[in-house]
Amino acid sequence: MFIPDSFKKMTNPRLTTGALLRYLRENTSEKAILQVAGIKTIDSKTDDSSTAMKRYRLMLSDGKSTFSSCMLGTQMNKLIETNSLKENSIVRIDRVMVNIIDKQNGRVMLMIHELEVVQSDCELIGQPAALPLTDIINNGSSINRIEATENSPVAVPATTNVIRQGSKAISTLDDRNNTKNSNNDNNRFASKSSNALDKERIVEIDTLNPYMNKWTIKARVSNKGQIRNYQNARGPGKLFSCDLVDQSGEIRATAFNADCDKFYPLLEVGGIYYIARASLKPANRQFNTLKSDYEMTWNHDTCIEACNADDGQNIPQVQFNFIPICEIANRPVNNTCDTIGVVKSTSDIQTIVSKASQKEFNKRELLLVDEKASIAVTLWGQQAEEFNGSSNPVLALKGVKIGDFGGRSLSCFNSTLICLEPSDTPRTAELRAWYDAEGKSMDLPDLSKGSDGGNRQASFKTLSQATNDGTGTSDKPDYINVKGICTLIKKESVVYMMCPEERCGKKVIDENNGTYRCEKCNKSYTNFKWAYMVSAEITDNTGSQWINVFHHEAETLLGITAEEFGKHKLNVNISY
DNA sequence: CCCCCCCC
Repeated sequence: MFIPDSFKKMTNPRLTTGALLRYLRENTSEKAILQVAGIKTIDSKTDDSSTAMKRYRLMLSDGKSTFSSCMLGTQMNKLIETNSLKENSIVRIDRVMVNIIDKQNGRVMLMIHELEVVQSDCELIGQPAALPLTDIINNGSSINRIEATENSPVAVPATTNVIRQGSKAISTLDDRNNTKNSNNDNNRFASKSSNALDKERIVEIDTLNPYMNKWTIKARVSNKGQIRNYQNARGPGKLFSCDLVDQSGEIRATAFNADCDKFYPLLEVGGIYYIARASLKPANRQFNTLKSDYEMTWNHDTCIEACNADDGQNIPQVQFNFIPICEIANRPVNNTCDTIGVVKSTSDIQTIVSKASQKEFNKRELLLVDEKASIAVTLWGQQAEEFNGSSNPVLALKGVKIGDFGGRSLSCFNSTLICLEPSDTPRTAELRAWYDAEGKSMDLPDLSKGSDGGNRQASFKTLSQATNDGTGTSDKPDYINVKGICTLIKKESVVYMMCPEERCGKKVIDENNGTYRCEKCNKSYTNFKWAYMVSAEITDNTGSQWINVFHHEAETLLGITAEEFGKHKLNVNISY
């Protein structure tokens, strides 16, 4: 935004007087203009320095009062680090939540989830004074009012009335009246007596750890797995897992056996729930790439209560941790990841018979591309049957398994979240624009055809080292870097006629009647593509080695495209 | 406490 200097000097944006107290009373919808009266750095409490994240605490001023316990969401750290947000900056608070730590002692925090810097440089406006503690604790505080009513000796059988009387301010309490769950009031009594589900003490998912003894989260179910049976040394069992998300982060939760049966029917994908009293343990990174360092197990103690959807508008639908497709080359096989790309092509449904179970499974294969690389993705069963990629949609995958077929490939679990045109990431628009402009006609390195996209981590070797250490002699491919010169190129077979079908790659047979037969597709085509397969010799100071060079690399080596080379070859053949 | 998604 352009603001003339003269304007900056003459007028200060008017601050929203009284907004801080309104926020603290949970009237958080207003987008107040406030001034940053102070910034403090808070060291992260986590033990693991690799995941430590700097946090900033702001003292905000509304011109009349200041409040100093305002936590800045970490995604806005860069505003401070780039010096855009600094002392005395004027900001607009776009999304804020109240976090009550200890209401009796006025320990309340404002969590700033979204803000915009309206004016970076400014001088302190007015002479604001710290908001008195009594104002925070008393004086119309809806929190206290409800507490007082509930403790009142007057018997009030219908709790819903009590809550309505209280205030609309605590939307979480108000919502309980509106939830569809008929057991809700009963649950609430039970919760109150056992002190299990304390909605006045909501913590954010990213603060959860196994050493906290009492917490409640308010989270959306972003993904829910099927009930699965298993058998191990301890006998049979069953379980289901689901992924929980809030503004701060995401965590996986699992319930076993009786708890599985109890909670499975209560939870819906997209629903928002209060959850308290579950156990936490370190996340198993082979199967869980959610942001939390921990995962949750629901047990007989766990309390779960539905929350009205209207009260969860600021809870995201899902959080993705995308890695670029080329980065999948560096990830261990059998791990899971999140990635996003454009569906460049889609196969028909195919049926395979599982070796283990002798059962038939339907599958569909996609080619997923981003700006640097492509990879094959397999969908199974219902996910395969329902998928339609004909419009080349942007596809996000969360929790997809990394396989090593053809180098690297992806295979969806039942629990993989398959999201078409995800609206909550800027990548969707970026990929769309890139694909429509140039991506659709680009021939990118395919990780499922042994290509590494220039990104695979491989060591440098001399040719004699590679020969002597058995490189390339096992069942699985090895990847090395070699520095040498190209000493010979075999001129006989440089290009071949390739099947025009995307992802096929098979050599076609010229039927000499204008059609070209692909044995793999079992189909004849009226066209084909020229493709490189160059046999060359490379030499370094320790020896020589024949190599095959394909696609991009061959194009780089020879300086023209396979298509151009093929046309020349055709002309030469015809003229002789 | 599971950790499985199948085939080339």
